Amino acid sequence: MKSIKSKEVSVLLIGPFNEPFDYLIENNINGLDIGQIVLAPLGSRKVVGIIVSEGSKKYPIEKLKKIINVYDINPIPTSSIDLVYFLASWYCVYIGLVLKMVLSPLEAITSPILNKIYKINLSDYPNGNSIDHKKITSKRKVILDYLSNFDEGKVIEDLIKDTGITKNIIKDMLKKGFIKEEWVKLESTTSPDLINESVKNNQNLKILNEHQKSAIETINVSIKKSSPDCFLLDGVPGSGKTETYFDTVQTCLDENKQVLILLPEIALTPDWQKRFYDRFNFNPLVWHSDITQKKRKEIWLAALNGSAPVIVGARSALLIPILNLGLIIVDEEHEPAFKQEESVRYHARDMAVYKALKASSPIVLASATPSLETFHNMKLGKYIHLTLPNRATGAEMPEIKLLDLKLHPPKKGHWLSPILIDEIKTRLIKKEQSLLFLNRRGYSPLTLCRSCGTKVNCKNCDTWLVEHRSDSILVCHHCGFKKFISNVCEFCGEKDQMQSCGPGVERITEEVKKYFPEANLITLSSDTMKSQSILTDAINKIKNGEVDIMIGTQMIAKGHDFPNLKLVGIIDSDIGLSGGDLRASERSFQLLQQVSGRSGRHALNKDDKGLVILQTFDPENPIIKAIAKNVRNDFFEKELISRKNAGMPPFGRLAAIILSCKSEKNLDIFASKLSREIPLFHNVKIFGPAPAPLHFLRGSYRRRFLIKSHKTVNLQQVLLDWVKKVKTPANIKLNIDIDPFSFM
DNA sequence: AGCACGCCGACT
DNA sequence: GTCGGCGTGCTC
Repeated sequence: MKSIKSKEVSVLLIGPFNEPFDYLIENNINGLDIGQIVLAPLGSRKVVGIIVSEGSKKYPIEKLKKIINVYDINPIPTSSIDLVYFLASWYCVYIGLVLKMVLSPLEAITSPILNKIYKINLSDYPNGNSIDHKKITSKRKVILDYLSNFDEGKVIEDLIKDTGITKNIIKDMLKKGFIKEEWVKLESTTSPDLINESVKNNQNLKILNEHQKSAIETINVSIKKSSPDCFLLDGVPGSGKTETYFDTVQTCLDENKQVLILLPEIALTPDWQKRFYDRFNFNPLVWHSDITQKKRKEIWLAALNGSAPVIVGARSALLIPILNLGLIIVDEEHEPAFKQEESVRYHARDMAVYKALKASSPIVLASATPSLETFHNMKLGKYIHLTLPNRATGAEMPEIKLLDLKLHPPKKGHWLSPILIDEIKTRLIKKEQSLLFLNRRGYSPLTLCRSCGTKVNCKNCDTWLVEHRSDSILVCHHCGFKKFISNVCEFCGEKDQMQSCGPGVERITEEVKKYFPEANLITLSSDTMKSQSILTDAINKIKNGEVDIMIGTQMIAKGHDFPNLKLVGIIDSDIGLSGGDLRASERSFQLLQQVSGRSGRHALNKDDKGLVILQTFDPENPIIKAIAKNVRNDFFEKELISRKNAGMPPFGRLAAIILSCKSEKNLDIFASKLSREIPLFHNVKIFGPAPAPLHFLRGSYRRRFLIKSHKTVNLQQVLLDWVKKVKTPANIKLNIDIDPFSFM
């Protein structure tokens, strides 16, 4: 049922557009579908877009250009088009730029179809009289002589490259009639190779417990009915969430529908893929930030033509158009990595819920530590709550102890309390493993001069440089700026007064080595685990028991199952509890709970159960107490009350406007112009302009407005109206961030 | 977002 | 006449 039969069509193009453009379509005999992908001329270029409707007739018909090509590819499903429009309006970005994210893999296929070539326009050059009064300058002669060797013409890129003449002159010659341009077809579109993954039946079924079975059955009903229900699959660490949703994936495959699985980038490990393979006997199509162009194209086409049964990917996989979507799974739904914090700022989990709704497919949000928003939605009854309260192995939950550092302080210049050291010693004797967690890379987060007190800062950002002693450098974790460690203060010139303050994992490793010189240690951070293969290797060593003590950052917080791990020590539980960030305590809670869950996952009796030790200076802190008591819902309820009192999400709405500019002066002029136009509504509060927490980042200065409103306000419209009142100069970047996450 | 176009200043 | 740089404005 091709719905478009008219000669004029409305096309939404890739680019900064909120309105589609009208084009003519030649010999539209068989009709066209909404969502069909076309190539259209736009100014001097060719741009990809999709047909969204019949021509709007808002533009004079005689001015319409012709569509260059209609691709022989399935149209983009209407559910995906709906998502494009919704995402764009929710996050205040151009519709055409969201479409660009959907179609980006296509650019590789479409580029070399038609090319503009240049030919000599003088029939009898160089001897005849067609030159008449035209002046042949030396540069013009070079072009003409060159082109006279190529009757078939040349593209402008070759022309410039081979003759060294600039584009200005060539364009000038075109205008004056020395040469002419033509469109030619170079190559036909390469037809995509289809993916032929045979979907075999599963062989390695694990035995599931009652809770798992009942969750699966509930979801299966929705899959079979194509009912867009949203589930929160809420299980303690190790409760077998993955196995549970794998079963629902199987149901979907049996129904001949496709599945989209979203994971945070860090969870897309070979480990996860192996588990998938073991369960299904085929590999899912894996989509993340650094797969090759070719692979990207293959996956994209296989999703669109329905031949890919399972697509698993990071955040950006949300926008892959899928022909026959039957189920979406968002694993680790609480992860902040699902929020894109650059260019188009969107939250993949929230948009996935919309996508599922439009595709009439159920969606499963899985987490051991759900986000507060999701918890709240579940309480409101928008999401269906499925719980897995027990560890799948039947293992005991670990015991959690608070260790007050004021009562049991570490030695001076050290970070491990004697009590923690004793516990590690005990495990070493029993040949059990210990894990020390500190979410801080490098050796030391701050270097300062004892003589003058100067802190070593980044030259591009308003941050401290982090010492990485093993590489003898100081690095900025925001922009990557580095310099060699020096023992001379750059400010006062004193020698040997530079002091490293505070620990990173590197420093903790050094300390552990002092206490346990015989033990096998491993440091796991993104600096030591530079590639996937190194990490896999390390994980295998740990599983084989070749390692006694692991020291790591959040990299080890989740996913891996180490049977012999019996002790988890949190070096600094207080990190991240303050900092002014709305979600600081929530995130801290989640992270600590995830790490705690690593301990004693296979302990089958009470004597054997894992132990978690939280080192803290603030044992009375409600978050620390909540983790210690392992009462998550208490923590959530408390946090919800404090959000409600503050009018913060999910009870109010929050947005930010971020301005950035190389020139601080221009930035401030514009920021004050904007603040003079601040809209006055009684239920909208606008704060700022304030220097953004990182007010100087990657060489640009940044200012930020924070906007808080009542839940009923159309915040997007308020912001757009406000911003429209002041023209943004070209050298200033203005970014709207709806539901901001990082306050950086 | 690209990209052309126009205007300017500099060099040859 | 040649050439690059930058601000402005448009794209069916």
